Formats: sequence, structure tokens, C-alpha cells
Amino acid sequence: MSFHAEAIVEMKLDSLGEWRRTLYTSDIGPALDGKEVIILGWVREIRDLGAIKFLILRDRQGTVQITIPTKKVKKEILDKANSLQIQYCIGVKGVVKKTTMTQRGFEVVPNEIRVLSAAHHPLPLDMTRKTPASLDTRLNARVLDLCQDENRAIWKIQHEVLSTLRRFLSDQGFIEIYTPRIIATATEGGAALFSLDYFDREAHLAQSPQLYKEELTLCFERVFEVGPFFRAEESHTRRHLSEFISIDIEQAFATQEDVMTLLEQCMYNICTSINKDCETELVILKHQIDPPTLPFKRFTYDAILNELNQKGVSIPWGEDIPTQAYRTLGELHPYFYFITDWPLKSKPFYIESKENNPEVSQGFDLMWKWMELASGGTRVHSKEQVTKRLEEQGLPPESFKHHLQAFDYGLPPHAGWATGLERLLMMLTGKHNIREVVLFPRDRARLTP
RNA sequence: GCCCUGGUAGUAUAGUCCGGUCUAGUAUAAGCGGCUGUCGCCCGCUCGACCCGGGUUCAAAUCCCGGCCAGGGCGCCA
Repeated sequence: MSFHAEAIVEMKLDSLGEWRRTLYTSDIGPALDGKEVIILGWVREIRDLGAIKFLILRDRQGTVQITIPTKKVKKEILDKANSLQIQYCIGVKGVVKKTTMTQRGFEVVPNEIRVLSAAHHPLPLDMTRKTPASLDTRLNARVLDLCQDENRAIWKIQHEVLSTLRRFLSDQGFIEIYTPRIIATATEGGAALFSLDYFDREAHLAQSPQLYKEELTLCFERVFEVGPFFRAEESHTRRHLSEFISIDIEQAFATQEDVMTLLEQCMYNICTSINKDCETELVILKHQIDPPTLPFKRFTYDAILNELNQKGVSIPWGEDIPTQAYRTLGELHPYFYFITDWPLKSKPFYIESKENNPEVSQGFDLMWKWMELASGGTRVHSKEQVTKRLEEQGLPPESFKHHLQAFDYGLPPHAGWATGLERLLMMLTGKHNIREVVLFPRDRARLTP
């Protein structure tokens, strides 16, 4: 299908000139009857009834109806109005008119319209939402897709999550840190790393801030970091990304119990502040968040195996819990719960073992239904112990020599956790595919846009 | 990486099982025209598509093979 570039009439655009927005659409109301306003935004809908024409203008905050009685307005306004299409970027200077004929009790009658930017039709997405596009199509035209209410709601909620989290952790004495994204070696083994040319050497993209944040408890005691990390896994699921945002904390003089309490308080605060401050967004998303009750349920790995066994799913002790078993668990516990006392061998080298049982770890996972939301634990802080654990897991201690230095400088006993921001957002927005809650997702197949 | 399912106008779908009246239906978007209060406005007309390559056949959107892409699941993980 040809694009007919030459057929698109080069439209004369107006300049913004001295116009500045006087109010967001959400701040206008019937009380402003008779006042002149300048509103800036995008055409969302056009309803042309002949002698009267309605434009719905959208800005970041909401929408407003522009009413044009075509026989009463100046020709310039009519010509401008007739040239508009959905998604054009326009400015309207007009008078607020109180009326019972719109849902919000007022409309704006224009005195002047400026066309600031055009949109080339047909657009790759149906912006009226009458025929919603598939996720793949939407991601290919992502910035346009992000103009839709649902998406603006998701990112408003994300913003609320992050600001709540930063406020809460600051209040608890944590300071925000940035650890390197470019690293020399694997931090944990396990997950696959992306490699890159670093001048004349090979470097990697960090998969986690784990070792740095542990080291930093030595100087700052309580640290947290929010940032992207990278995993070159071949996974094809609706909850994995190659680039994801990790929320990490690490706390000196603490054990898993301390950081589990911190974590459940974080989740509690996030859920309650979203319920309080993002009511409109939750309505747009048709989603409800049940207020969580503290403390969250805690199950040992053994208790979970027993429970699964009763459901006819048998897992030998020491094995990881497969996805299908997690789905069963999600039905049994349809909210937040912790799984503790994991077998030591299923946890990374930096997780401490139980004092009374070397086979069992002081590591935990925070689950939400069937999905792993966070994991953490008490860390090993003895150099001898951590070296032994590295060897057991087939990791050469010499690759970790800079990390091991910290153990010679008085590394305190410490504990911490990490949670995936996107998974948290899936839970808070009711989305079933992690790509829905990422602006420009990166996965095994997708590198653009 | 493996398994399953799918790929039809800008978007979303019907048709595919059982090959032929498919000149490919519908909705929406887009274009033109009409309409004085819409709020997914409405009405009429118009434009626009069978993923790519190969095969079977008198005949392929439809069956077969390969490729690419997508969705879901698994393993792995957050």
C-alpha cells in the first residue's frame, strides 16, 4: 500500500506565539462561566452535527468539550475547525460557558483556534478505542499508544509507587545510591549477562546491584537503589524482560525478619497510597486493590511442599517450585505471602544458612498470587563462609576479589531484598503482560522502538 | 532454547475444518456529502487486505513444506 506522501496537503501550521496554557482541562469548571481561557492539547474526538460541531480536546489531565455553532462563529474559526482531525495538536482560546448539556456542566466556545501540529491519517492505532489494537501493534506505535487514558493511568500509578517508596525508605533512614551498570564479571552466576566492548576489554551489563549494595552497608548502613538491570535470558513469558527496573535495599545490623517487615510495610504503604491518590486511575483501569493486612502470611518451604502435596503436586525436597505449582499456590493464597526457609542450595552464594540447620537458608521470597514479587534474605558476612559458598557453587573466588575486600574492612551483618518494579505494577494495575507496564519494553525479540 | 496456537485493508475481525458463486463479508479509522446539542452522535457514498518463498491441484485465503513474525505455555528468573 502506497503512502501517497505527495498527496498529503502540506498544512499551514500556526505558531504558539504568546499563547500559554491558562488552565488544564481538569481545572476548568462551570464556576468559570464567562471567563476566557487558553487550553492546549490534542483533538480526541470530532462530532460534526452540521450546524453544530463538537471537538473533544485532551490534555495530560483530562478532556474538555469545545462547542462550535458553525453558523454563528467567524469563518476563520470554522475553517480551522473543519481542517482538524483526531490527534492534531491545537490551542484554543475561548470562553467558558456553563451548560447542562455536557457531563461536566460547561463547554468552551472558541474565539480562536491555533493548529500547532498535524497528524498523518490513517493512524496506526484507533485512538477512539472502538477497535483496540493488539499489544504488538501498540508497542510498534508506542508514543501514540501512550496517549491513551489507560496508559497515562499506569504511569501516574508508577510515579506514585516510586514517590511513596522513596519517601518511606528515606523516613526509615535509607539513602539512595547508584551502582555501576557496566561491570567486569557476573555478580551472581545464574542469569545470563549481556556483554559489550569496553575499550579493549570485554565488559557486561549489570544483572543486579547485589554485591555493591552489600559492600555499601559498610559505609552507609542503609541504602536503596531504583534502576534498570539487564538479563540476557532466552525466556519467552509475560513476566520477563531483558531490561527491567529493580528496587533494591540493603540494611546493616539486620536479619531477614527485619527486612521482611520493612518490605511488607513498603507494600502496605504503596497499596494504600495508590488507593488514596490514584482513585481516578484505578477507575480508568477498571482495577481494584484490596488493602493488605499486616503482617503478611509467612509459610516455610516445607509447609508449601506439604500444601502442594495435598493438592497432588509432589516436589522432592530441595527442588525449585515449578511455575504450574506456583499457579496452584496463587489460587490457595490469592494475595501477598512470604515463603521462607528455602533449601540453601536453591539460593545464591550470598544468602546465609540457618544457624541450627546448614541445609536451610535465611532467604525468602515475597509472592503475589502465583508471581514472585521480591526475594531477599540475611547475607553471609564472614569471608571464610562466603568463599566456601562461592566454591560450592562453582564460582571462582578470584573473580570476586574486589567484593571480598569488603569482608576485610569490617563488613557488618546485613540483610536486604530486591523487587521488580514492573511486576509490582502488574499487580497494581491488573495487567497480565509485563510489556503493558513498560514504556519501551526490551525482550528476547524486541529491541525497537 | 523447547512446545502449542495464530498471521486477511490503517486497526480489529468473519471466512480456512470439508479447495470452486470469495468479484473476500463486517465494524472502526480515512475521503466526500448530508444533518442544530452530540457525548462510542447519526445517515448515504467512496477508498482499502489474504505474511514471505516453494509445492500439490484444472483450481489455493483455504491443503502440504520451509522461513519470518506474533500470542500463550514450559524451563530459568525478578
